[in-house]
Amino acid sequence: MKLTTKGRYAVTAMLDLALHANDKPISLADISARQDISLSYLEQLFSKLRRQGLVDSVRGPGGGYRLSRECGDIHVAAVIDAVNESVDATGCQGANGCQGGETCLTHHLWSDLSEQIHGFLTSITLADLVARRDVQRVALSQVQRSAEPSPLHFVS
Amino acid sequence: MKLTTKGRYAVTAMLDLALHANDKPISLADISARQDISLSYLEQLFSKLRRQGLVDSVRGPGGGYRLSRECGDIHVAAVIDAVNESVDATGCQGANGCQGGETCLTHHLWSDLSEQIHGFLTSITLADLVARRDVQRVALSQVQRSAEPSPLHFVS
DNA sequence: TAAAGTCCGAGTAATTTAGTCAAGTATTAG
DNA sequence: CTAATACTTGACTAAATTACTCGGACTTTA
Repeated sequence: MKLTTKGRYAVTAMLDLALHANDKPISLADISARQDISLSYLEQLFSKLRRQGLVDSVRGPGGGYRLSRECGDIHVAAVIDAVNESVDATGCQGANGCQGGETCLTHHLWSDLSEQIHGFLTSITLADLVARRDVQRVALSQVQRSAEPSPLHFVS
Repeated sequence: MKLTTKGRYAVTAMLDLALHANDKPISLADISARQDISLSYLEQLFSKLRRQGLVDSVRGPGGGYRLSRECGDIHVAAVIDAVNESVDATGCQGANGCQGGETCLTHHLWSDLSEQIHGFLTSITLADLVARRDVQRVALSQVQRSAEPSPLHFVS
């Protein structure tokens, strides 16, 4: 489990996707403009998100991406893991003198700690984030142009 | 809140300190040998840990470091924050068009998320980690030379 | 006074992050 | 059919961070 700005970009982009979910897919150019993330960087991220089955892509004009499932079924941990790819535990891979040695102290401790954080982030879904009031307030300014009524209902 | 191998090194070193806590301070050379972390890198990390008041140093021969407080009073979050230093929130600092704009979506979301993770790691102390059975088993081989009885009691 | 240790700063290789560029391929509007 | 749109892929690059080295201080104990 790694927690860097890369994962933050991915979560932000996925949240943008969840907020603007209509019938139409969302183009990366739209997300790039709204969230101020470089288009090419988004391409890299979504390439991984698609390979992990978190989003579906629609090619051609009017195409773009949409969430593969309901946002309540997409966990934050899955998004972060998707873009961080290297899921190879914590460095020591059994081989070099790790058995009962000093390195395992690190290994067990950290893998357990990051497992707990992972579990924590697994308990949060995109739907939970959408439901947050702060997000909704900001999102209001972003959907003001939207023709169809937003799926959000703003809790006071 | 950032979660990288740097913080892992720091937590590991602090845990080593907690496990080998006698009356004598522990030298970085010992930690370097036991945990296989470069001595000079440890010096950098402990320089920050000392400036944050997490450890006390004793100079001269026979010197070294010891925890500044009981390990039950040292939170994992504090250790990680100490070595990561830049606690400047999440990039956007109010100034450039952040007011109600698009960037704030990222800002609020992520700062809240990392605040929750921070809270989670604050709830874990070095004492909690020491108490873990996995750690104790591995630690056994490391304290076998210790003259005095280890403060650990091994739960079956 | 000599050895063992902490301190401190500069410098550096490797890795990761973030981004660019350039070419593809697929699809739909017209 | 054609052209515009947009995804897809890969290689490449600049900047930042990580991990580490080196050389030299300073401090204290034996």
